[in-house]
Amino acid sequence: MPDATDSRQPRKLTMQDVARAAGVSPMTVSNCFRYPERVQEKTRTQVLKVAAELGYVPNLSAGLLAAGTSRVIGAVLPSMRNSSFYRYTAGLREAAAERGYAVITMIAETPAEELSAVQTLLGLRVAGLALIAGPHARELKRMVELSSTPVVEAWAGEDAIGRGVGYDVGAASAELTRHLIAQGRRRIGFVDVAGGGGMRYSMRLPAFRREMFSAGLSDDLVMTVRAADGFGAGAQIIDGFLARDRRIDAVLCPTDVVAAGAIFECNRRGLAVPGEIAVAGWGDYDIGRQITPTLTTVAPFSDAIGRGAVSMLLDGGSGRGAEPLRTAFNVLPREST
Amino acid sequence: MPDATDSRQPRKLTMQDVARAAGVSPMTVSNCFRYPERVQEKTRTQVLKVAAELGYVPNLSAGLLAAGTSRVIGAVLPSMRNSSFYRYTAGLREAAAERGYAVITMIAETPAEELSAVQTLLGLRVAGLALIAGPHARELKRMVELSSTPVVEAWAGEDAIGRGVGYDVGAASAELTRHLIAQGRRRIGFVDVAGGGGMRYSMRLPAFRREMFSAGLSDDLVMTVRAADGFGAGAQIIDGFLARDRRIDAVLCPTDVVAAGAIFECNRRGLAVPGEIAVAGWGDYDIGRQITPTLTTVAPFSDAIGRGAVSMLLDGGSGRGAEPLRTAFNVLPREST
DNA sequence: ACTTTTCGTTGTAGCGCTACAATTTTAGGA
DNA sequence: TCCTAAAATTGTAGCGCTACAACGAAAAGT
Repeated sequence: MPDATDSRQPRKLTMQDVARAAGVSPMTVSNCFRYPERVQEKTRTQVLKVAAELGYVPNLSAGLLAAGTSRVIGAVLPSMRNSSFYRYTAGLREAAAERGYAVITMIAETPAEELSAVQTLLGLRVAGLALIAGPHARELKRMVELSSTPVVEAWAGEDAIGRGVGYDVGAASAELTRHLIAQGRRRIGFVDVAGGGGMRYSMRLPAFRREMFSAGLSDDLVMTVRAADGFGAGAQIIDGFLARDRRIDAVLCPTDVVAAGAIFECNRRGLAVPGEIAVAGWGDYDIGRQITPTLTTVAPFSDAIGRGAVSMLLDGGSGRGAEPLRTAFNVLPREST
Repeated sequence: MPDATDSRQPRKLTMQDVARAAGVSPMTVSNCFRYPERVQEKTRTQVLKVAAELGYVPNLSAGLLAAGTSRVIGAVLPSMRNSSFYRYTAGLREAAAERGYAVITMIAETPAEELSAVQTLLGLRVAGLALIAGPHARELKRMVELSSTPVVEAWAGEDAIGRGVGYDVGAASAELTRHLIAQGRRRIGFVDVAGGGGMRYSMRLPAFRREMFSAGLSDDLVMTVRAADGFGAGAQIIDGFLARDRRIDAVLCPTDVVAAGAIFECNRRGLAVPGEIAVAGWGDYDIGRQITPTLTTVAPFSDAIGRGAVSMLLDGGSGRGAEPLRTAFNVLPREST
């Protein structure tokens, strides 16, 4: 049986194989990938060519084990449904790519899932971990602290796990409230959001109350929805507020999607927006630009949050408990107010 | 200087440390994490407790290197903006979790980014790789073939990289077309989509043409938009079709978002939907359920695609070039047609 | 020509873990 | 009580790579 062992199952390709094929030592191959400038142009070109022909892809795990560092950043997201997070990850990816890092993300919809995602990422020994503010599992904080991996928490305030990065939600809420007051609105309803994501926005309501108080207006018109309701919350909101005060003249919604739902409901009822009632959203989602009337909203520049996260992770130094990085926001007045 | 070395920088914790602290051998610790059933209940509880106290997280890279396999699946997504992909990843995660696997995802918006994401994932030696159909870099196919990592391509047809999994887009398109014809529509416009994602839906138009031909109707009313246009394409579509045929009585849109844009435009113009013109979307997005009138659409059950992808990856065997796995779809007639 | 500097390349050792076989302990019969 | 089978635990070797120090070979001084 001459050919018995010849059934060429493409045995796993190692750096050794590439080295042999290129007639250099394994270390030279390693250097070609990791520190190209250490290798003479000619040698490098040759080695890389051979590697490509063979279809060699360096084993990052082995490299990590040997070197103790990887060039991968891990990000955990609570969901992907929302365009703020989309831009956030885009910011992460751009900033990471500029420094030669890759970003891997894991979705986690519950604190328990988040914990297990963090375990996986820590197990992979990522160079940095980017979390999103929200309710966390109790063990999470201790776990990341013990890991000595740099961690940032996006959309976080003072009490962040790791370092915080985000815009000043309270200031944005205050500015948006002042905008409505300046437009002559007097009976302003505020929609709060309960549950997970709510944590990221807990400063909205107090800031609203403060501004209303300063202007001598009532801050009673507050109701709570679950963010998950999306468009569907619109009817509920308009119903609820009208039942409490027929003459309500403005509504502050927790997201543009909820605000769009509210506007759809106003249309159905023949309530003129912004003639009879103004509606403001939050987050600068696509939909806010497309509906009629266009939606007044707060632009969070989420990509800047992502970029900031990467820079804190990678050059953040040992800033234990350093104060959060504040990114910019912008109140965008449009047709709906 | 007694305390010089006492500045306790929490030196990296290894399995060794846990073993020592728990009074067992490293192998027992390893087994506790990997094959819990091999370890006596009592021992395992004790070891796990010690590990948790110490904040030990096993180094997956080292484990992978030693064992040659990891329990991580890599997924590459072209974007996160769209709720089909959201449900797809949810399906991936559920099915993977049931089998004790984790899913890490990377976003790639261009073929070049996709290639580099695949390199990273292959470098991590993931247990399987889930790709999305679309334009790929030329080197991609060879790279994944050489890697001998199981690969699936979701939304793919016959010519998939690795194995394909997805629903029969042509059949769905035909069924939706027949639905409109059965409703008495005769002058039906078809909106095609150009660019990246278009690839995933290239079977829509031929199927539409076939059905129109069978019914003895004209299939001339075809226009193309870029998917990226989102809501904005609505006006363009309605404008364009009316300019070509004032009596057009139905429009088939490439996504629910585009269809919603078209409905908004019809509302602005006072064109009754479905009275004067029927509008159908594609993809069963949230918005289609929320607008008035609710939108007729095709539900792709994207989570089933994700689940199917995992099962092909993990029990797919050596099915080189096996035929694609076909998942279900459903035409959902609602108010807009 | 001979030393010094600089650059490019190469062995060696070991990162933290797990497969596997060997070993010890425990349970089950006779 | 002793013997065998089964279960639980443990050494050893090595996965593929990179840090580091050592080395050889050109380049630059003297």
